[in-house]
Amino acid sequence: MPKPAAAALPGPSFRPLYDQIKILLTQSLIAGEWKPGEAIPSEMELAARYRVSQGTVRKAIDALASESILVRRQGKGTYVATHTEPNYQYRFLRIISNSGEKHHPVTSFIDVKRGKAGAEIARALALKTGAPVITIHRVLAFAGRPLILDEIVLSSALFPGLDMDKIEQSRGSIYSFLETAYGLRMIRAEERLRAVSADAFAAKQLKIKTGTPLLSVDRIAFTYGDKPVEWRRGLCLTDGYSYYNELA
Amino acid sequence: MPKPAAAALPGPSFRPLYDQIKILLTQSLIAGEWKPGEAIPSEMELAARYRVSQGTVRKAIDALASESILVRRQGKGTYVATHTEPNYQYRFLRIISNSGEKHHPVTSFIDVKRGKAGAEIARALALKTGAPVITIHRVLAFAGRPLILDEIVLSSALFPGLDMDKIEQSRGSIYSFLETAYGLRMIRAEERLRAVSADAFAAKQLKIKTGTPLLSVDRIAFTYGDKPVEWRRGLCLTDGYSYYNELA
DNA sequence: GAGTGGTCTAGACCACCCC
DNA sequence: GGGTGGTCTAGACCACTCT
Repeated sequence: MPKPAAAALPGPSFRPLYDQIKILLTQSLIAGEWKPGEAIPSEMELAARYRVSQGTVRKAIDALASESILVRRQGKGTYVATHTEPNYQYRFLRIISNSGEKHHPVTSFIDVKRGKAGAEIARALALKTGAPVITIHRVLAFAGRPLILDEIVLSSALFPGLDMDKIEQSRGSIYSFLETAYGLRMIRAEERLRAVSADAFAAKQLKIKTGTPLLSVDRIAFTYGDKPVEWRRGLCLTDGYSYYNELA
Repeated sequence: MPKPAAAALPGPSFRPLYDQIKILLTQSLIAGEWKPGEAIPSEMELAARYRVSQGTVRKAIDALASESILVRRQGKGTYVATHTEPNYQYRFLRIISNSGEKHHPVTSFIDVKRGKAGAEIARALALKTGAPVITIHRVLAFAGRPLILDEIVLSSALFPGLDMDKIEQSRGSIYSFLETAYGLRMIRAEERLRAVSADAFAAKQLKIKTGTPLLSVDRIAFTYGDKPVEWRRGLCLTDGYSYYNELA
């Protein structure tokens, strides 16, 4: 009974069917066919739509679930992941207290400015040097202590009308805010860590002495299709806290 | 024709078959039935041995492969991962140059001493405070520059006869050496990063000024069964280099 | 009970490697 | 050509959730 796989989307070079399905699902996500937090159609429905077996759809969904783009819930369905849910608010935050607890930070915004992209940021965000950008400064406090000074840079073109008023309304994380206000989901990020000395500005904001060693965390965050959307530099006081990472 | 799965290993609480197979495979690995670098039996053979279908064995192997415990090679077989192979020599090293290249470091050993475990290390390695340990100091140089000062602590009980002479013979990474000399494979590691100031010893070894900000990387490395085996503190000069991490 | 994801099987065929 | 992993299918049954 098993006939050779019906080539649903014959591509030039060989691609497994489940990989093609994965691409189709991703395109539907980009197009906004299913919004963050919503359920996507059942595996059986998708199998019928794409004319493949349930097992093949399953493998495509498995891949997207392992990237935290979709979330499976047994007995209920498969959902589009969202930064809005409490547990995923600070999904990318790796700072934990030395005792191992993962605290939720409290945000205070310092300013929101408009400016032009320098060479480094332009390269990171795939913009032209001098392209208009928005720069946000904020401080994250853990257990009442200011610990992280963030500089966040976004392309103005992608986020029209973004200003201090708008952003201050956002409860919690920036990503949750960008998702609800602009429908843009962050799916992965790259970070580069260094040790630096606190400059005058950082010292003032974190209430420490100039020259104190700080953990500098540079991040580029990506949305669907590996499109870079945010550049960020976090300066973190690692006193009682550290950046946690697992290697496998 | 599909009968209810023959319960190969009926456990008290429910466990999927492929999970039980995964455990059996892991036990064989611990027992040394298949050594690092060797091929394990084919999926068909394993399916016959455990009286399950090929697909179930496949899923168990998939899990182990995703943890980098096994390595699949199409057309050849499935192999036990090893730190000995060139590409995996520095599998856990996340320091890369700012241009993005991953250089291979050159190791020089400073000393190998015997001592007793302090409270912190005893906790990390699940030993009693005061248990005998071996402490290794070394420097890693990138492109001729000393960049990382490592302090490596191992339980003496696990590594009899380990001394400076032995360890200096080891080409490349410590893990590669421990694997060949003691048959002990590191499976995964946890790291905690902080920013600190260079003390006199670090300054001397890295040829920098005292007080220079350094990236402090504390690591606990585990072997099979999540058994902690190594505690390590790396002090890294992040000048032209950074610690790279991907978040998903 | 109906619907969803999760497990397991059996079998066919494909892509890759090596003799 | 024969062996290995990799893909795909079709179908049965289990576990979970909601109603």
